[in-house]
Amino acid sequence: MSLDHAILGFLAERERSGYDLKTRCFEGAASAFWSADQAQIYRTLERLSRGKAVKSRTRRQSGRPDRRLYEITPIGRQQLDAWVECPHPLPPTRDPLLLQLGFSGDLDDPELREVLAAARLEHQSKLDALRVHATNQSSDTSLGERTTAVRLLALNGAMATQRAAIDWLDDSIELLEDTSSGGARRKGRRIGRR
Amino acid sequence: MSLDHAILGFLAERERSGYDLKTRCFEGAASAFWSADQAQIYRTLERLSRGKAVKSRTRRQSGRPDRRLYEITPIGRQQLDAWVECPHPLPPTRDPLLLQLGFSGDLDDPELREVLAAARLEHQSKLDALRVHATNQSSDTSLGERTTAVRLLALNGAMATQRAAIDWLDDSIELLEDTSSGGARRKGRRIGRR
DNA sequence: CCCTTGTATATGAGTTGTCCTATATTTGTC
DNA sequence: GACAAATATAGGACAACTCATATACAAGGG
Repeated sequence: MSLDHAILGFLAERERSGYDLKTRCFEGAASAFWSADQAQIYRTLERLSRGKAVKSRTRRQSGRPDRRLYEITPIGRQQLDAWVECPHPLPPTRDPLLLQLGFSGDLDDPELREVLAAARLEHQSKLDALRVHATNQSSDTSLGERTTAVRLLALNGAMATQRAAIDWLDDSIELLEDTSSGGARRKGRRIGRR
Repeated sequence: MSLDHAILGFLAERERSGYDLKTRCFEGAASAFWSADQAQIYRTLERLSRGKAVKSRTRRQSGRPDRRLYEITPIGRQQLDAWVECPHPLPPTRDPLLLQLGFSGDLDDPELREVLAAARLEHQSKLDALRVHATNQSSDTSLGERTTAVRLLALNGAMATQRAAIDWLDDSIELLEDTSSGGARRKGRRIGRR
């Protein structure tokens, strides 16, 4: 599964503890691509360890709990490379908003608008977060030039998806306003600047 | 979870068997919003049945296996309505392609292009399927006008996402061609028609 | 006549992901 | 001084989802 490879990918950069992975990786830019529960991270590390894809050593710390630092092994590196270089099928779509909207035939326009507007807000804040991540990624010189480039490509992809969702929601909301309130019709498309 | 509500939604239209749900619903237009395994459908029907949200009766058939026809109960109807009318948080992002791309710093341009091109193809065929579903939906008069309208809105949303992915992939692939092959530089953006 | 496909339901076993809780210590806030 | 938050790892219980298999019969093709 993908979480294995996500973790291998992060460990390929440098050695990390489970806590590092949770706070610095899966709550940072990577959260735009993949999210992972803390419990799942530790369990996956354990599993990868059993499969000899990573190995760990314990670093004693005074005052704080000991850290288990994990690093990738040649076996893990090989698994990561194999996964990275070959295309994978798209996962099946599971979009609760589209599902909900498809069953909203009994809602009136204001109710529908509320649902869409809420989704719009969420997509907007995701987009905002992505912009921050992209800025951080650009100024991060700790990873190679090439790695930075592909990270930015991926962030662009994530942003494109969010923008598409926002535009679609705007169009849909506008459509509802035109047909329902019957009132002041508002012409002209929104001008960008999301 | 959403599958419960998806099934309730379909049963709200008319009574159906598990097989109907699988073949006519989750392999049709709904596959664009939510996919479900056959085993999961039957088990969910059983669970909904225990929760009194649906009830079933067995219709004997000659030659073929008996069908268990499920219909939604007032309790189920209430659960569906409650779910449909209130906004829900976006699920966490889990995009294997973005993840893979983010870790592709060690791939050369042709390898990267191959991965992106494969994804493009998949998004394209998803978009094609969506167009077919939209056409079918438009000409389907069995559901109310309002229901048809929201279904089309949802299909538009799904198509917008696919188009955004395709455009982003095209841009990314083009970028790779410009920087790597060094050869004939190709100017001007692709002109629509996806 | 066999084999596949379609119709129809269901279970067993496994993976993946979520939520809650436990443990232990330091630092910072009210 | 009490209480929360950060640092750090881990297990139990459960929910959601996948894959394979079992059962049963009819129709149609080779």
